Amino acid sequence: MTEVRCSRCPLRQSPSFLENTAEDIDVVQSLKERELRLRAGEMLIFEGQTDARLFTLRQGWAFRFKTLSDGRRQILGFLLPGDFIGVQQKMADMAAHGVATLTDALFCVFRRDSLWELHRRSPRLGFDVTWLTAHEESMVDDTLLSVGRRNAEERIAALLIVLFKRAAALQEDGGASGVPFPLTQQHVADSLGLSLVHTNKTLRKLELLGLHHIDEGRLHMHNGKALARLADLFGDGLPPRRPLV
Amino acid sequence: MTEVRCSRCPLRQSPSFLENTAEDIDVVQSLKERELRLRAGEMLIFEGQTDARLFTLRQGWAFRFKTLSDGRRQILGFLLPGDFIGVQQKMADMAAHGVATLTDALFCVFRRDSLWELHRRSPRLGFDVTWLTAHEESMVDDTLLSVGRRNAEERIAALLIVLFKRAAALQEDGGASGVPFPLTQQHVADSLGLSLVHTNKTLRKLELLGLHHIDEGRLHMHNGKALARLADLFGDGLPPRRPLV
DNA sequence: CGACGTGTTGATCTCTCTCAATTAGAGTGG
DNA sequence: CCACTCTAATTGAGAGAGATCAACACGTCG
Repeated sequence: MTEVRCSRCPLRQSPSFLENTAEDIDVVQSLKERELRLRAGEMLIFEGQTDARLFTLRQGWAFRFKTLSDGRRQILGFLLPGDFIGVQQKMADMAAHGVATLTDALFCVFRRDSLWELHRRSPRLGFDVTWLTAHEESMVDDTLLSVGRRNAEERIAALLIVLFKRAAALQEDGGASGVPFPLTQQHVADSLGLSLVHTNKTLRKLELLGLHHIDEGRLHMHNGKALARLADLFGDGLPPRRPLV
Repeated sequence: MTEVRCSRCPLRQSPSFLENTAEDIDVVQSLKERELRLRAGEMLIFEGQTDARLFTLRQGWAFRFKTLSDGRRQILGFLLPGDFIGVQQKMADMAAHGVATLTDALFCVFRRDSLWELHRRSPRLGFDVTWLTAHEESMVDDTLLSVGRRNAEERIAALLIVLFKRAAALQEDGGASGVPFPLTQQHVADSLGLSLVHTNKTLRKLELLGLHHIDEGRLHMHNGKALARLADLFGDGLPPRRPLV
């Protein structure tokens, strides 16, 4: 299984990614150490780990999480192809949160000093990293709004819509055929601060209302409008992203 | 009221800030547009505002928030002197969240293109901005863990400790005389996803247990250890963690 | 075939919310 | 100096959304 050169990165062909210059791509290529494949349910970064590096998720889904010492888990966010992983960890020397896969996944692994090198060698890429980090934060902000101030139905509606849009942006048909949905109900519960049982009942309720449908690991939107109204979400459009790859 | 040159910035004298080179300080100085003073309870950035710029909080406290259309408010985080404001907004053109003051406050206002200029003219400063942004995100992550998985007592304990430490780091005596605490109970409630009434009762309970004391806008720690234990927070560093089951 | 993971559903239980009312400043105006 | 108004803190009581407990169904897998 030979590795892909950054200049041929399949991600770049996706319409939701912006162009990079050839020089920038060379910079990234030179910082890339190797590729890494994990199976579904494996850990990429352990909480508290001290030697984590930087990654880019090329294929598959993953999630970031934190746990309390008695085992309660909070999922901080989901990672989809093109997402950057590990900026937070590189700042302190200990990983503030764990990262695990939801599906089989492929990562690009970058040198430990790449964050600085990136800034030093390409202000443009450095700027992009700041952008990606800020964007990541704003996604956490959105989740915090949900968990802090929305009830169970609203939280689930908001999550379904956001994940649907992110996933749909990565496929040709824009979600017409549904999108992959590799989360178990436990993941949904842990990302929304709900119990597994209540998550199940609420998910069921929305499905019975005909708003969506989850089957065989795929999410189908039946009434996005209604879900958006329920969640008090408006506007579409995820901002166009620049890949770090 | 004459403005302060960045090279004389009082903030830099605080022990919790790192040194910058003279050149870097010049870069920052050249991007600074002016200073801005607001009274307590005023709005710095409105949600959805399209022309917000970048700020640095020089004096006073502020907070970031989002609201649902029916008025429910979630405070995303608190801003203390030295904090950077507006990286998220600069990325989209619309402010994803509002910013308001808790006390009278003084801001440095930067040019709208400063984020890019900063990266372009000083990779070192660009790197710092990335760091700041990542750090900000990790604070939101912490809040999300609280709101999603901690009960009321634990959330309040966690908030008190974190705010105490941040504020204490800014003063000479390290908090021995207590630290400023300009939040009303409504702010505490809105930042933790609790109701005002329950916040009051819980705060009262912890105070009666002798863990802390809030009086005349100041927070005094009486038993930080116990609070930290309650919140499942550890020491100063990052928590020693067991890997996911 | 039994063990396990995931989804489902019913029956309680409880933590937190909502409603209501009171107290204590701080500020305002007559 | 005293009513009047506002904001913030406080406390009690009842209500409810969501948690916890318990079973069961179904598919996969060693």
